[in-house]
Amino acid sequence: MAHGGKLRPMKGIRQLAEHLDISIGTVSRALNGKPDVNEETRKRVLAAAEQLGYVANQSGRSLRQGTTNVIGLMIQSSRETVENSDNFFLTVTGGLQSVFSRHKLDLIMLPCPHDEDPYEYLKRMVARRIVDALIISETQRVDKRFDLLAKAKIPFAALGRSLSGTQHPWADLDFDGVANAAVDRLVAHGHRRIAVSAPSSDINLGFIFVDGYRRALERHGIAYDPALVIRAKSSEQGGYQVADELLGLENGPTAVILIYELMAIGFYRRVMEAGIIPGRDIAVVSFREAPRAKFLQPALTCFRTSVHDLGVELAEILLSSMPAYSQEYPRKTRQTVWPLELIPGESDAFRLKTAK
Amino acid sequence: MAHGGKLRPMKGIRQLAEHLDISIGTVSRALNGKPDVNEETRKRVLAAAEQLGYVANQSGRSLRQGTTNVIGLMIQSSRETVENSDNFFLTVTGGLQSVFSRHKLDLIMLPCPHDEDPYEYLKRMVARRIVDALIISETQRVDKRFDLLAKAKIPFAALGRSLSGTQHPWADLDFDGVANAAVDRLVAHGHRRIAVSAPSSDINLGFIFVDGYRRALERHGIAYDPALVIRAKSSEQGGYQVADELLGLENGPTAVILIYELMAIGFYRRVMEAGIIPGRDIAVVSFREAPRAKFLQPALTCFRTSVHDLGVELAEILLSSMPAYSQEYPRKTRQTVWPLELIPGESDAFRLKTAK
DNA sequence: CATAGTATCGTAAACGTTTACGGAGCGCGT
DNA sequence: ACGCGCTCCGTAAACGTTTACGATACTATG
Repeated sequence: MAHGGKLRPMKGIRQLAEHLDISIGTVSRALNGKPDVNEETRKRVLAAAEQLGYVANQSGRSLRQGTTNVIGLMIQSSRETVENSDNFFLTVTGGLQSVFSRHKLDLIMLPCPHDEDPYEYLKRMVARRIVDALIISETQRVDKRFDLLAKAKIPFAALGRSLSGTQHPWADLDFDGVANAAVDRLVAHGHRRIAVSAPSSDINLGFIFVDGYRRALERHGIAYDPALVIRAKSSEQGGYQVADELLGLENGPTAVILIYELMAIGFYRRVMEAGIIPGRDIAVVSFREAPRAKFLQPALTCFRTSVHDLGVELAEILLSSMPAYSQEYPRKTRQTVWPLELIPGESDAFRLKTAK
Repeated sequence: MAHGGKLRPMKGIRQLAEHLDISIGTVSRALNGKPDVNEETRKRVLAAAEQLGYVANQSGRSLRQGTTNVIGLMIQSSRETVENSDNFFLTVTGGLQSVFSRHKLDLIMLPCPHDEDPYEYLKRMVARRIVDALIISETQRVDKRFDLLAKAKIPFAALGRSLSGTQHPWADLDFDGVANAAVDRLVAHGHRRIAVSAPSSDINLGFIFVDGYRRALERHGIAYDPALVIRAKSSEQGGYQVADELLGLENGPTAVILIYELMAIGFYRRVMEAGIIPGRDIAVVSFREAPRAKFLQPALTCFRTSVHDLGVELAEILLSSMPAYSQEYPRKTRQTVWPLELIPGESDAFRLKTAK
């Protein structure tokens, strides 16, 4: 406590060094846990740093060693996403952070503006070099962003599969499995005409969902009818629209699989307006993200999972592909299809008296 | 096109300079629009930069001039927030970006982990120096963060008022006005016993809401009854709980004001379970954030506003308080109470046959 | 005692940029 | 011919770190 004490926010490591009468290099080594430093002096340095409130200037550090200790999560917040994403991202963020924080890595979210091309935005962010690695969400079927990142040699993982050539790490919800299990269940209940909702955007999840549905039908020997695949936004509005279109069909379905729980709300409303009751007159199965549709009557049969844990998995996948952390997270596979759990409800409770 | 063309991501401004046979200083000046450079050579530099895909290294830049061109939005994603916030933040982010992008400012979101003290988190982020300015959300009644930021002399604006001594810029939803208008409306309908929901966290918005409610009652000469103020989480669950507690009262209310639309969903469900129909047996008024509760029957009377525009306002407030931009955003006042609009529904349609 | 080895520390270069400063060239008026 | 102002550009220092390298002191070993 010879000098000033904790006055101003501290100028830099140099000031800290001369306050301790130690060379700046030693201070740096002490702070960063390097071996070439006496434990005694290391303690002094740490104590002084704490007392004077010194924190390393990130710009200087990253300029020198080319690393920032920051991981970026790019989200698009496109019009449709804003309406639907709910707290999906905040929840997955929690899972990511629970892993990253163990390594003193900070997570920041990079929201691409609506009116900017995601590719250009990402390019800018990569060039800024404020993140060491990236997590890409809302992956599209073919997504140029992966090529960009691969070329820039910046580690990344994707939340969602894609058809990209680059063999990158990803984790994805098992919407193929959801579609299969849903169809199986409905067929077991006697249904043959099963409709499905497809998202209106070209997010890859939608393709996987519909593909799974299609193959499941095939497996059961049921003909695929394009009229039963309804493109709609993944919102209440979209669910309402799905119901509306299906009601207009002359040979309508007896069951429907919705890709998003919010749709169930609108769907319920529309069919009930028409006097049709889910679980009695039509079977409904959906994916459920957050406990939004919990209040629906009759209770919605849905698939769900812990989005938080998905974040944990994704974080570990990413770290395992970063050279600096890969030995701490050894992995055989860096591509995870995340399972979902069926929560039986009443909305598909009835069994169809099959004509056959 | 003398040299290599666009091979690797480019090493730095130095490479760009020698590719053009120009000094590195001139290149920097050309890129940054400084006056001391021939328009002719500026064009050459810009073209070469574009062609070679050069983008300034942010670390070097910010190390030198202490500025990053990045604005941070700190969100807490506390347990409760995650469940409720919906897309509030993504929507307000859109508004912020629409302003920031005009100045080549990028917005990043800084999500404070659940298990970390927001104050410590913020301190760390400030020390990292990756943002030029900050937007603080989920302000608490007394919020140490403002003192920290004021002391660190980093520009900031708050989304939400607080009682802090520092006279900082902020924008806040007019929940005082909402409470007042709601009470006025309900009293005009003949109600005297009006309940209100208060958030369980110590977010300042809740205090303002309840304070406004209280003063409005006073204005109408209605006694304030603490039993009618129900603390609950701002979720469906919370709404359910509010209804439950109110049903348990021997001298229950004839009307209720909910602070959050999601609560209305749970509230509807619980009272309807008890055979009580909103808009006929009890009046319900709520704040509405996103069109979630649109499907409620009877239609919910609620207050709403454009969260996007609130973001725009907040961005302008922040910029007006930053020296580098203040002349572009001259302002008399930097504290905005953001108005909300009443959307009449059916949930408070009936008039009470007043006993008096 | 000489030597090698080890523990600890100081020195200085490097990261990529911005910018203060000065210099070169030029036109122009005296 | 001279000086002045202006335009344009090059030089080099500075921002705050990290780290390769060498220096020093001490210990162990022959």
